[in-house]
Amino acid sequence: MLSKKTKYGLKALTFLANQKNREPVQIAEIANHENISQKFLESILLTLRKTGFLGSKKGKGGGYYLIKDPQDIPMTTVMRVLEGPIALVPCVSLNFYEKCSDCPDEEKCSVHKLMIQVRDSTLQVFGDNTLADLMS
Amino acid sequence: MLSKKTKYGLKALTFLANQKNREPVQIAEIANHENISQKFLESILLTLRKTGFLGSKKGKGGGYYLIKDPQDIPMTTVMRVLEGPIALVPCVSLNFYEKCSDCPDEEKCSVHKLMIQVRDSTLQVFGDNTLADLMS
DNA sequence: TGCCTACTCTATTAAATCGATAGGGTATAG
DNA sequence: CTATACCCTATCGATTTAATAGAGTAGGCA
Repeated sequence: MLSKKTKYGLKALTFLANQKNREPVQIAEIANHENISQKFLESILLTLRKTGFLGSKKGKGGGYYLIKDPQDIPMTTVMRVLEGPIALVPCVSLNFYEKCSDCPDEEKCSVHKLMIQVRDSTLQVFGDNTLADLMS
Repeated sequence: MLSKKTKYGLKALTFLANQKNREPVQIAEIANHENISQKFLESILLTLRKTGFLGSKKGKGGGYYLIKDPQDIPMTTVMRVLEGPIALVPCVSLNFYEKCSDCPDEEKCSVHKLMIQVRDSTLQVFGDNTLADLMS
């Protein structure tokens, strides 16, 4: 299941990408438009700014704005930042690899084999889509 | 993330499918072989029996055994039974559909569009694989 | 019949995660 | 200098997850 964090983050990014210009948009405006808890969104936008997707401006007339071109923001990156690993099990994760505590030999694990296929097909989708593809 | 329940369930199914005959195998044996908490596995096997994948026999010499042919058990079915919806958001789920509380119009939702693609590609993988493909 | 074995079922619990909220801090425009 | 709006940490309640406990029931066998 996709976390609300990721869902809200994607919506916010899309909303910002859909702005005519790259002027700062206030958190409150995004939150209202997308029906998101403002405080929760605050923390998500903060993450997205620290990752380098968004810029921010403080004070009156401040807000968040997109830094990069939407087509230069692949979904793989966004998903990894917001949701974490794309793989369904840590032992097949490319960026967040972890050994399973059960499983003496992961090459022989039946789940492992299946999950690699799922990972690759999901990766394909996220690799094919950028923020530009989510825009209206 | 895949739940332990699903992971264990898949391992147990594979283990049973790999048996030479369809004689009952005790929970304890499966649990030991796959490094699974026996009590936890108990409840998983119960679910799999009620769903119709497994049969069981009580008393001495009892245990669980596969009822169907491995190639007649598609991963889509197993995943839905153990893990629940395959879709990452309820609003794109085919078998567990639910409307999002945010989202006035899901056709216009950017997340929706993306998640349909993920669902379809995952569905493809699970549709292509049966329990027979997980066997050694 | 009596006993052992092994599945059946419900309830409980500890830990982790999630979504949301609170509240004070800080930079900037005007 | 003051109002605005982002910055940041802490906390909280609810839910879910994984595991455990323990009593119940059916079956095989002497």
